[in-house]
Amino acid sequence: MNLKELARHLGLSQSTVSRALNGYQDVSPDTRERVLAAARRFDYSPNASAHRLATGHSGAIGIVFPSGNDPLLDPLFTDFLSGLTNSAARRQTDILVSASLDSAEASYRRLAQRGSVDAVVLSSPLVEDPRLPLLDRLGIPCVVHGRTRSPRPYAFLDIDNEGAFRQAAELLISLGHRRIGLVNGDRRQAFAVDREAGWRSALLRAGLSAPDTLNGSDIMTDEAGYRLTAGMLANATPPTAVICSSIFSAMGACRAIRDRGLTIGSDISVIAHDDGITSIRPEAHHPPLTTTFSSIHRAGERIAEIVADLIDGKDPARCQEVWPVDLIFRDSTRPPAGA
Amino acid sequence: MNLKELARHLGLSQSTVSRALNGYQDVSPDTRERVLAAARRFDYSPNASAHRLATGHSGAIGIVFPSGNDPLLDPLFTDFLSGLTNSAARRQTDILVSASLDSAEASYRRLAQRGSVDAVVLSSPLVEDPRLPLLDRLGIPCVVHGRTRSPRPYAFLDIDNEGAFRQAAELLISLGHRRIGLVNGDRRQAFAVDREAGWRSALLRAGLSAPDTLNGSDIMTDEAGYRLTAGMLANATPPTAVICSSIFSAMGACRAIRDRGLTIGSDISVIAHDDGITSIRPEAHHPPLTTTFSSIHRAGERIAEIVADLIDGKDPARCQEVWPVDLIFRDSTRPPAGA
DNA sequence: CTGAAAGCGCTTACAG
DNA sequence: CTGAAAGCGCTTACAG
Repeated sequence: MNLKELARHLGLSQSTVSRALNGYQDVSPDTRERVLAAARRFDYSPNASAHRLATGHSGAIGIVFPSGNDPLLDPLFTDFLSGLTNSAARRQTDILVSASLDSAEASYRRLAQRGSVDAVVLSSPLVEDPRLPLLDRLGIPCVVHGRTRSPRPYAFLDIDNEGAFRQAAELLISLGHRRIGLVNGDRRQAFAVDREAGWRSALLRAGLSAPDTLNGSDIMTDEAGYRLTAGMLANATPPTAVICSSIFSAMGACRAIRDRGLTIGSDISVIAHDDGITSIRPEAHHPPLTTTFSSIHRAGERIAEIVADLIDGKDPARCQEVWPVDLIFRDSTRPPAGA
Repeated sequence: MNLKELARHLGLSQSTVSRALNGYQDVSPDTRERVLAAARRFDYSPNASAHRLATGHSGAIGIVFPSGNDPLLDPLFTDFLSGLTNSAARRQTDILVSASLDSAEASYRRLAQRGSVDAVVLSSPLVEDPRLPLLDRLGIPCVVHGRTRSPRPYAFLDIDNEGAFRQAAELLISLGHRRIGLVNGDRRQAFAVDREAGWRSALLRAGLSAPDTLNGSDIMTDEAGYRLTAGMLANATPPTAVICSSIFSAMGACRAIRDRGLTIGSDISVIAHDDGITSIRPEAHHPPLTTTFSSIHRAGERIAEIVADLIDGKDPARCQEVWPVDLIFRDSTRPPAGA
């Protein structure tokens, strides 16, 4: 059933039926009623391609990710995508997931020129991210999940990474810790730089030092968390607490602590950033982990809304949000031994 | 730059340019050359919506997943999606990820009627899966990842789950084990039923029993794996070996074994099914785990190809593949204690 | 081998 | 408030 047939059935013109269906005001109440009823009865839904061609909008949001080092393999990205998708579905928008074989640039260009998407979401921004100027040049509206360096205002949703890690460090300091290790993500990622700044500022403000030996950075896996933490614990002056950038690196950090015969909490305190992914819950850990918490799933949901605003013409400079992060105190943080 | 402009630039008709671009044979070699060169020079790419409207093909493959119990949260699904996406991109097809708010039925229907996708991929089929007859009724071509019950032939790619678990059990039996536990996935899932059948047939064939106390089934998480294994180990006659349906449940099983003061390998043998996800590698485990192995990422890649065949009109009955599974012997399987 | 023309199924000024 | 008509940017018989 298409529009033409539906119109004929109703004895109306396609124009009127189309307007009624699209909620225009200049349609008499009862024709609108009739049209809507008929559409329901014949289970009519407008052809997507025709609608897109006519309006010039694709009704889809794109996400491009590099092949090879595939963030889809990353549960965090996945959870984010899940939120994005759910929220997009509510507004009838499709999410188009696309792998970049050649370069991210080629993929974005293809999407833009073919008119496959109205906007894209940019995940895991680097401190200096070439994708943002590229999208700008291609004229593709874009919402960044996180923040990056940019000469002009852009739409983004980020959490307060700096504030979160400052708070975490301050909590440890107030418990009496003086050597606090950072098990951070990759420093090319913008969020890792912000978290390092938060950690550093809390330490310096308390008159403590923030030495390189306590400032670890790597991918956020169990293995890397183990390696970084084991390295710190092998120091002449090991930390009495560590702050981890993800629940995965925290798992590794905990293993490293245990493998050294130490007890989490009483010997070494641990705080982890928790993105709220469902597969690993810090409160179910032994001992339950103190966390800085912000749901990445909800961030995905919200970003779909921001994208919709942007497509509706909202000024990117007004599409900027920074979410506060909760600090949730559990059993993995205690005063240092001998304090 | 659109087709009309490109044609004007070349002094040709839109028809000729279109045919040259689409590789038709009835175009003279040098006009083809000229057209291709101009397209490259002006960086022309055809408008997706127009192409779709004209051809009736959307150039996209859909995946619908239930919201709430979201498989996107599942790393296995994620890894599969990654393979699918990569492979689809190679043939210029988009992957459309769509959450079903209401019901999977409503989502599929919307996709079908709006013509958003040419085909869908059906993941995690149940033994009796209502989605398959639904898609049949809606006339949407579909490739199943796995197998399910169906009155008529359908396209699928599956691994030999039954054979894999039979082999795994046979290996343990040949090492001297006589009580072999199964830490299976949810029995509503088709693959879990097949794996149980493989386990059972190996035991019965060897004159052993396959009691319910050794036949565990639940979701494939660390927690559930722990619970099921701990339950079996608390039996009067505990198993001397367990076969786990995923690397996640195997992690839990290993914890349960250790928590009971037992050693993996010498006290209790462990075999896990490994889908080859990158985040957890069985060879890096202590001890390295014996596995039945098949890459779910490659399955995703292959399914995009099968979908392409199906759209090209290939008979679904001829789009059926069952992949053999490798049994990889590592240190977590040994003869039972006292054997 | 090439071009003029119709058509894919919508939307949207424009006229009435 | 409604309809006739043009247009979105492609593809594809059909004629030559």
